[in-house]
Amino acid sequence: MPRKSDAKERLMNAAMDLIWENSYGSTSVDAICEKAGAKKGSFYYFFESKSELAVAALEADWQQKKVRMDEIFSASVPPLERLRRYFEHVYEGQKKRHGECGSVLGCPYCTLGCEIGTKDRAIGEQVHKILDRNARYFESAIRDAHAQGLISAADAKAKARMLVAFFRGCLTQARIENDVQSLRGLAAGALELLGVQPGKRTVLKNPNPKTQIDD
Amino acid sequence: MPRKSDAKERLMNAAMDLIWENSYGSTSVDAICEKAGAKKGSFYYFFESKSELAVAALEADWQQKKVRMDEIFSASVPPLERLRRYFEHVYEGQKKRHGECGSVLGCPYCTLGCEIGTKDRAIGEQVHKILDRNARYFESAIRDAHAQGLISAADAKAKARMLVAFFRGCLTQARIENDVQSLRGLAAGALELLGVQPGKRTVLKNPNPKTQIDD
DNA sequence: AAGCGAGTTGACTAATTAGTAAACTATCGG
DNA sequence: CCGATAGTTTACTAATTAGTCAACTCGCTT
Repeated sequence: MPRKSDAKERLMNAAMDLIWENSYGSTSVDAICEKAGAKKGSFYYFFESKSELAVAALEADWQQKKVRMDEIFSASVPPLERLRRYFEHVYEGQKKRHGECGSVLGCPYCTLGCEIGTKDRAIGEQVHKILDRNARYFESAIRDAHAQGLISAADAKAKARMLVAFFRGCLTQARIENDVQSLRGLAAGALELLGVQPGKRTVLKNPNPKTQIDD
Repeated sequence: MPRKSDAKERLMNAAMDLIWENSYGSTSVDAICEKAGAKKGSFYYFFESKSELAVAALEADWQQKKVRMDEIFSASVPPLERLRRYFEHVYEGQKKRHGECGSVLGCPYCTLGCEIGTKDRAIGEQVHKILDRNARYFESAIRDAHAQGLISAADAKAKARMLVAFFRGCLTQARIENDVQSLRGLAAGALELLGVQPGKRTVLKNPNPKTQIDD
């Protein structure tokens, strides 16, 4: 098998970048090609259409993020600490991106799904699938927290849906207001939503070694 | 002043409809004109650009909704009841729209702001402004609820931001999942988020005449 | 009935769009 | 070094896009 190429990856990365920063509708195939340093012929060699590229780019993007997710939501970390770390991670990511491009970009899946989920079924379903996979991490952390008596959440699935709605709502808001600061309170807001006693919250900021199994 | 026309209103309504149902990027001026039954010349007689039309259409849309908001959030209604009614109103609206076009459309301001808020400053600021005006209703209801000892929310502004993030997150989610049912639990979720005792929630479903001042 | 001003029309441009197709080239196994 | 495989390039089309413009028409006022 001669001649390997990373043009496909470059195209997917460029697409995610441009779509996230701007929007699907205002991102042209030409722009994606230019950013990726590829010609349009190459684009259509790897992908059937702009829509198909978006689906592939979403999947690749998630697979990249999944590595970090598995680490942050490791069962070896106390459940509420998992959430705190994830929100911290998200805040840092948003801050970094804001520094780079001057805009808070929020959740790429939500933004894209919102924009064309109703029109382009393939993209809509892909976004839905990824957001579902993302939500499962919350659900399992909440279930564990309940089992350990840290919170009261008999219906972990429902609680997770609430938390996820809040979390994504904050990201959407941050994008619209272009305000990264409001995301600093993400973890605190989440714990409040989960009904964690304010006293127990400080424990999480300086984790108690007894509840920390390993890392 | 001869010859009055409602073409301007028709254009704004058509624009809101199409942008809400699809997206700003995928809504062409031609499509707006066709839906409004107007020719492109008329469009550019009333508006300088597509972007300017969007700003005007957003304002008109909000002014329409504001009437209902003032009624629902009337100070004569008990504060938590205001919220319950508003969420009920939103749910009914989303359900109706879903029946008409087969899609749950969520919040038009969020969707549009998310899509092009970073690119088109005029639209971004207009969306921001309207969302702010909308959030103030929540804030005042929460402040009143706190004053009446119904909830504990020393910082009403912060609590309102939380509630609003949750609320808009639910709408975004509903659009992405095209699921109107998940919005039925909006009021219950909001009360849970606000820390209203489950016992007191039933009171709200069959309002106690003593707390209901007038209607 | 004249004429003015608000609104309408349709034909136009120039740019951008997604997508095509065929010729080309680099690389590797044999 | 040959030829197949994998990827690249360029030039193209056909449609759609936002926006322009000058001529038009309707209805009200005087």
